[in-house]
Amino acid sequence: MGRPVIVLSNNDGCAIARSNEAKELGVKMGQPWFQIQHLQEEAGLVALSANFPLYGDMSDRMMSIAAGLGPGQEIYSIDEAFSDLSGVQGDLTRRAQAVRARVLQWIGIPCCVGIGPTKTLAKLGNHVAKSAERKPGSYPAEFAQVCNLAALPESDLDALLKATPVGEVWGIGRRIEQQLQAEGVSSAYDFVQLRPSTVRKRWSVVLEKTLRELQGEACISLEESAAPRKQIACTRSFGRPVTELDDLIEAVSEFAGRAAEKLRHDGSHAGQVLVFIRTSPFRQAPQYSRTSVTPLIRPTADTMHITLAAIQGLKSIFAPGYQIAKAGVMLLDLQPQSVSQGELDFGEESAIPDDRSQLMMTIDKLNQRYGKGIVHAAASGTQGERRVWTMRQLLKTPEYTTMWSDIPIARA
DNA sequence: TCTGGGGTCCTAGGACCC
DNA sequence: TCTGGGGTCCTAGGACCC
Repeated sequence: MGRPVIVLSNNDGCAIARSNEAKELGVKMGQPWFQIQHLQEEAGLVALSANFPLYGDMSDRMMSIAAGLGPGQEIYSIDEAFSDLSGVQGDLTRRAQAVRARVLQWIGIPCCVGIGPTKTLAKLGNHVAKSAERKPGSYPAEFAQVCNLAALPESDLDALLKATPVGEVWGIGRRIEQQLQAEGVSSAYDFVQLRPSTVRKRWSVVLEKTLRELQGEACISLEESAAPRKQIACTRSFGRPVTELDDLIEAVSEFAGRAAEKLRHDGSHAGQVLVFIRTSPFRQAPQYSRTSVTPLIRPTADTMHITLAAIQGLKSIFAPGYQIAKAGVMLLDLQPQSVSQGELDFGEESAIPDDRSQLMMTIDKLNQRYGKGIVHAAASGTQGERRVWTMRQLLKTPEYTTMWSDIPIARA
């Protein structure tokens, strides 16, 4: 409180969250750490490495309190949820203020509530509530913390729309904001005056929905149960450039294992494995960016099958002589385990044996209990076919022990 | 001289969101 | 020297198939 604080991305690469005081120092969203490091000494800037498990835990607690707003809840992101207030009796503004106070008291997190007849208007209300609280003068102070657009006379709503730059509207990003500006549309109010058919013709059906929502016509429904994910990714930037295939194989194997773990957590099977490698777009060196998709013989959640497919894909796109800055594995063509194991019979020999599934479960439990990556698949380019399980002694030490052995994998 | 229509798959990239 | 990660949806061209 009262101090400039930022949270840094992976590798402590750049600022991904800033306190108001840090914003006042001029720290930009996504700004590289090396450009602002000097502010540590000069202005007392506090920089912290991100701790996503902690944020997930805080989020869970906040969401359960926020669920008291109304009967239906859609958890939209780690720090946002939509609530369905239809049928809720009494003064909605006061109800929201009470929930907000409870979150602050129980969790210590300040939050804001926006209320409106559509999701896009509720998001706008939230933007008004947050800005009125944190940037005095941006909107009338009476809207701070909780802003109920549904309870507003039309003239007041128009005034708020006029005070809102069109780029602040949910669904309008940088590019479309520029295009709208070029057509003389600069505020949310200007945008609301457009005709849906015009927006559809000039831009897209997606932006047309945003417009209709802003005009009060609900086009985006509340999704109470999360739809199953369509892809799972594990990607990382490297601390220093990587040039050797063996090093990439090791990294990609790790990503594949991590992605497979998420896949098993979701109870899904993957049909395809995507691998990519690329150089840094910020450097003045030869650029290289390749992607490959490897189909799996049979949809699976087995780390070994997924890792082997990832390595095969990697080998097909690798080219020597480039400073690779980032790589990643994505699992595609996801389907519920029940579907790929269900009525479709692929034959006994191609199914994952039970001991393999148990091995995967055991590995997941070990990693959950002792820390991510404690147990993972080893894959060595030079060792070729010999792939066994290894144990990393401690996640935070760069060295880890590899136990090469010829013990059958299930027994190991 | 005149040179179709309808698919899929793969790769790449652009736009948006958090 | 050092520049994040994880998602969704949409579009488009080339290769290939019938």
